[in-house]
Amino acid sequence: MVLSGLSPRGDLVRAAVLGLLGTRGASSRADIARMLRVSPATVTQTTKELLQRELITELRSVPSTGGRPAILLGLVRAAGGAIGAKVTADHVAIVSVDLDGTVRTSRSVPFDPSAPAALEALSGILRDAVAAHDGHLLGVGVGLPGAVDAQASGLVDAPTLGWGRLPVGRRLRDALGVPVLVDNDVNTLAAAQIVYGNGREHPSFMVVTIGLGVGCAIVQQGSVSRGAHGGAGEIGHIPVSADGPPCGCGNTGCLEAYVGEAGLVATAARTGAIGQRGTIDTLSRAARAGKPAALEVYRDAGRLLGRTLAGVVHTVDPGLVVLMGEGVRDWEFWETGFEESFRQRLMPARRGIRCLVESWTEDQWAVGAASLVLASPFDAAATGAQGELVRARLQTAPEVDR
Amino acid sequence: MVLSGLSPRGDLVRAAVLGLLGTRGASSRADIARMLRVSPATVTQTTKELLQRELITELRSVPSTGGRPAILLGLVRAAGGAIGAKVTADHVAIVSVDLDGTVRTSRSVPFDPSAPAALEALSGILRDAVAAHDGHLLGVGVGLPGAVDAQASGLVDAPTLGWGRLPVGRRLRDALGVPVLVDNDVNTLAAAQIVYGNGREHPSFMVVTIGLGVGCAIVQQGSVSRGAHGGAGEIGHIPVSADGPPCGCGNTGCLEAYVGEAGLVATAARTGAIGQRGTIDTLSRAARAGKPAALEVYRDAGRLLGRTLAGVVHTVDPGLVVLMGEGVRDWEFWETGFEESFRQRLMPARRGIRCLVESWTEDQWAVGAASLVLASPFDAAATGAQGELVRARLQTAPEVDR
DNA sequence: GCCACTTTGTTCGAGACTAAATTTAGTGAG
DNA sequence: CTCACTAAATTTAGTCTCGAACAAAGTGGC
Repeated sequence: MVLSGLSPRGDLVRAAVLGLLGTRGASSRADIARMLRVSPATVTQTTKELLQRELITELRSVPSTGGRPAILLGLVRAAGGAIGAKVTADHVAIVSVDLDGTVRTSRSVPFDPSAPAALEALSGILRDAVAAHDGHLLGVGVGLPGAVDAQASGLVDAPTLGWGRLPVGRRLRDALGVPVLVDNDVNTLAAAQIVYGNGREHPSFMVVTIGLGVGCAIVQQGSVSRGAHGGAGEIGHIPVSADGPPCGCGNTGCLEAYVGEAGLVATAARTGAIGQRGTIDTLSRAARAGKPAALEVYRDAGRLLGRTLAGVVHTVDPGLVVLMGEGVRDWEFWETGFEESFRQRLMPARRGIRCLVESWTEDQWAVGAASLVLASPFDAAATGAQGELVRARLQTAPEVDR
Repeated sequence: MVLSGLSPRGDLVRAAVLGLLGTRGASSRADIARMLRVSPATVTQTTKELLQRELITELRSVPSTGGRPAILLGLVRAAGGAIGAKVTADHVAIVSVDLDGTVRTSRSVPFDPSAPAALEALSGILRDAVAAHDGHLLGVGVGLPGAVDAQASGLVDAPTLGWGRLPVGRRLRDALGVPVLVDNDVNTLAAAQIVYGNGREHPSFMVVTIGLGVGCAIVQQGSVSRGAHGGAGEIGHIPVSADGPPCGCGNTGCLEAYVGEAGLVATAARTGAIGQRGTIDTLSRAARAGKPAALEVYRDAGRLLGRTLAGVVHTVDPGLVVLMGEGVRDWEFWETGFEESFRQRLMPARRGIRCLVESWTEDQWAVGAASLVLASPFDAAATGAQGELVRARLQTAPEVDR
C-alpha cells in the first residue's frame, strides 16, 4: 500500500512549463497554471526563475478579454528535440523530432532482432542517429511490440521479436549516454496522443491499433496504464472463439489470428478473395476495386473487432477510442461491419462512445516513440529515473551542446 | 493534460499514519515510513504532533535486530469506525466496523429501489444506522451495483436498481451530515482488499465477483481504476457469443447471461439438472449431491468464465486475480472448467498468474463499502472532498463525539 | 472621465515534505 | 569491556507549493 497522490515531484513544474511551451507554443502564465493544474503563484515563481536563466522570454501581450491582458511566454530557443525509434521484426524506423512534434528527419534501417548481437546492432543504429541529431537532444524513445516490465529496468518480453526478458533499456542507456525510454509500441502512440492529440481533451481514453497485429493502450487520468508487468492492452490475444486459427502466441482463436494482417490474408485466400500467394496489399486493392469477397473479409474482421472491442470498452470504460495503425488505411472497409457490431454489443450507457480514426503515416510509430521523451516532463511517476534525466536536460542551455 | 505525480496532498500523512495504525495495528516509525513511502523525518514530525495531541502513544520497544530498537506506536483509543451499506434490488445490508476492520454490528433491511422515494428511504435507513453507531464515526460508505460517475457528485447509473443519473452521493450527504463515499459495489470490495487484503502485497490486481451478476474491479498502482465514467470493470456484459440468451442490459450473449445466477439456473432447468422451478440453491445442492448434469452446468460456466477472464487479463495485466462474491461458495464446481479453460487461453507469459478464491461471508459487500471510508486516509486523489472530510474527522478527538 | 467589473500576475507567509547529517540504542566479535 | 557495526529516530536546513491578499491592466456602461 502506497500513499497515492504523494510522490516526490522534484522540480517537476519547471520542466513541465518548458515542455508545455515547447509542445503547445507560447502561453500565458494563467494558461500554464490552468493546464498544469498548479497555482498561479507557482507559475509566477517558476517562470521568474526561467526568465532569469533566459530559458524563456516574454513575448507580446494578447488583447484583453475584459481583464488584465495576458503576457505570452515563449521558449528563448529550440529547447531540444528527441529521437524516436520503432523496432519491428525486420527494420527499425527512426525519426528525429522537435519539441513541438514536427518531424525533422525520418528513415528506416533493416534490422534482424533474432541475430545474436541484435541489441548491439540496435545500439549502433541509435548511436548513429544520436550522432546525426542536430541540436540539443533530450533523449531517445524506443517503442517495440512487446511488454516492457518497468521503465527502470527496461526489461523487454517481445515474442514476435524473439526477445525474452532482455534488458533493452539498460543496455541502450549504457551504449548511448543519453536518457533512453523504452515502452510498448502502442503505449508510445498513446503518449503522443496525450501530448499532442486527443488526450489533451480526454483524461481517459484508449488507443487501438490494427495492422500486423492488434494492440491497445489504456490511458487513465492522463497517464498510460501499464499493468503489473507492463503488459496491459494485449487485446490481440483475447480469445474470441472456442477453436479457431492458430496464433503466434501459441494459442488458437485469438482476435489477432482473425483480424491481424496474417489472419486477414489467410481468410481472404481461403474464401478466394485473393489468390493463394496474395498479400494484404492484394486484398486492399481487391476491396478498393469493389470485389465483394474482399469487402466481406474486411466486414467480417470489422464485426469481430467491434464485438471484441465492445468487451474491452466494458472492461476499461474509456472516454474515447482512437483507432490507429497501418490497418486504418483500409478502415472504410472495416467500418460497416465494425460500427454495426460494436454499437450493438455495447451496453446502452456506453453506446454513445466516440471512435476516432486517425489518419496514418508510416513514421507514426517512431514519432510515438519520440513522444515518450517529450511527454516525460508531464509525467513524474511513470517515467522514473530516465524521465528525470530528460527533465534535467530540458533545463540545460541548448547552446552548450552545439 | 494534467501534471501527474503532482497533486495537493493537504495533510495526507497525518491521516495516513492514523489510518495505518488503525488498520495494521501498532507499528514503529521506521515501518510507517516504509509502508507509506514517506521519509523518516516526516514520520518523526507527524508522530511528534500526534503524540502531543495524544492521539497516539508509544507502546513497548521491540527487541533490536542489530540496530536501535524500534518503538511501537499505537492509537490511544479507537480512532473511529465506519458504516458500510450495500444496496441491492431488494435490501440494504449494513455493517458497522472498527478501524481495524472488525465487524461490530451487521444487519439487513428490506429496500425497494424502484419506489418513488427510494432515495429518501435509503437516507432514512442510513440515518438510523448513523444514530445507532456507537463511538466516533468517520463516515459512511455505500456500495451499489452500478457506475458512480465521480466521487464528487456521487451520480449513479444503476440499471439493475432502475436508477439513472441519480445524485445519490449528494442527497445522502445532505441527509446524513457525515462524509459519504459512494462507489460501485465491486470497487468497494477492491478497496477492502487494498486496505486489509491482497492489495497489501500487490499494487496491481483485479477483483472478480460471481453471483447474481459478474463484476470486476481493477486496481492499478494501489488505487481503483474507475474509467471515464466510473464504469470500468463491467465484464459481465462482455459479449461472449454471436447470439445467446438475452441479458438484463438489453443485449444478448453477455457473459452474465450465461454465468450469472439467472443464467446458471436457466441453463440448469433447460438441461434438466434442476426442475423448472429450481433456484440457484437447488442447483448448488444438486452439484453437492454429485449430480452430473448439475456439475456440468458449473463446469461449463467455469469454462466460459475462464475464457473470458483470460481476455480481461490480457487487457488489464493484473498481478493477481481475486475471486469473490456469493458464487464462490460453489467454486469447487466451477474450478475444473475454469482452470482448464483460463490457463489454456492465457498467453504463455501470463499463464502463471495467481487466482485466489476468497472465502465469502454474507456481510462482505457491506464491509467493502465501509472500507471505502477506511481506505480514504491512504488515497488522496480518488476520494475527493468526502475523503478529506473523513481525514479531518480521523483527527478529531473521539471523546468529543461521545 | 469615472466606476464597477474581470482577468492576470505578484507578494508574502506558512505548511508539508525531504535529504543529509547526527544522535541514540542496541548487537556481536574479540 | 571495547570497538565495529546496524538500524531507528531526530535535527537541521532547506525546497516546493499553495492560499490569500493585493496590485496591475484592461473593458464597458454611463
